[in-house]
Amino acid sequence: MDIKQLNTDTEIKQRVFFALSDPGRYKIISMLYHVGHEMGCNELNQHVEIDKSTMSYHLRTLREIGITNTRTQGRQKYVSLNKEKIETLLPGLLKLL
Amino acid sequence: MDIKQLNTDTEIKQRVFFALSDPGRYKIISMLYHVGHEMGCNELNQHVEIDKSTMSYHLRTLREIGITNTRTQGRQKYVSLNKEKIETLLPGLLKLL
DNA sequence: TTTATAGTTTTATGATTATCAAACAATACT
DNA sequence: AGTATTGTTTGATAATCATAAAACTATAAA
Repeated sequence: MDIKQLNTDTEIKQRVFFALSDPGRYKIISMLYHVGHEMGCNELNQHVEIDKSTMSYHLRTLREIGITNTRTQGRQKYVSLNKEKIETLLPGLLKLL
Repeated sequence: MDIKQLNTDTEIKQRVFFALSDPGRYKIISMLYHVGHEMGCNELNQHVEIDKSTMSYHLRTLREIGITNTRTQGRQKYVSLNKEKIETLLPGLLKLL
């Protein structure tokens, strides 16, 4: 653990809680957790019914918090949950969703 | 568990996460949890440095979500955490704070 | 090369939020 | 009665947020 943390653990925790406070983001996170593997944004869109630009907006938020990973293949982007990070920061949280 | 829930568990969870997403509220909740007993608003104010009206505003939010209890004695108000409710809804969450 | 698909960014908009000063209500103290 | 204390409410303000349409980028397919 780094001593000099510009973002303290508490601040990151608060951002994770923020991520989970919105219905759309909650569904995204919950979905990614329960399916257990990465999903294409489009595939996600079919399960979480929100406009694609809103989806993109939320996915950026999650990416910036650092709780998702994104992989690009062709013109598809696959999103997955950074379970390790979440589990390290807030052990047991994911299974509560 | 009641079948007819105007506020689903998921909605309430999201509100709890919302409560924890603000630095002031996070401190209030964390403080109440760690001291383990009720605190006067004034006493809380000494530990969580925010304006008294802002404090009152946040405490109302927590009360409305239903995760705090308030007891009035004379001109003092004592706030405590509704641990049971939180623990039932999100077991293990509090110890992550 | 044209067209379709996947996703992002921009822009605009309305809603929600956090903050604090000021006024207020209620109780306790002198 | 007057004053101090404890906390709430109101009102104003600035900031952040969620949403969606439209324009855009990049890749794949025809």
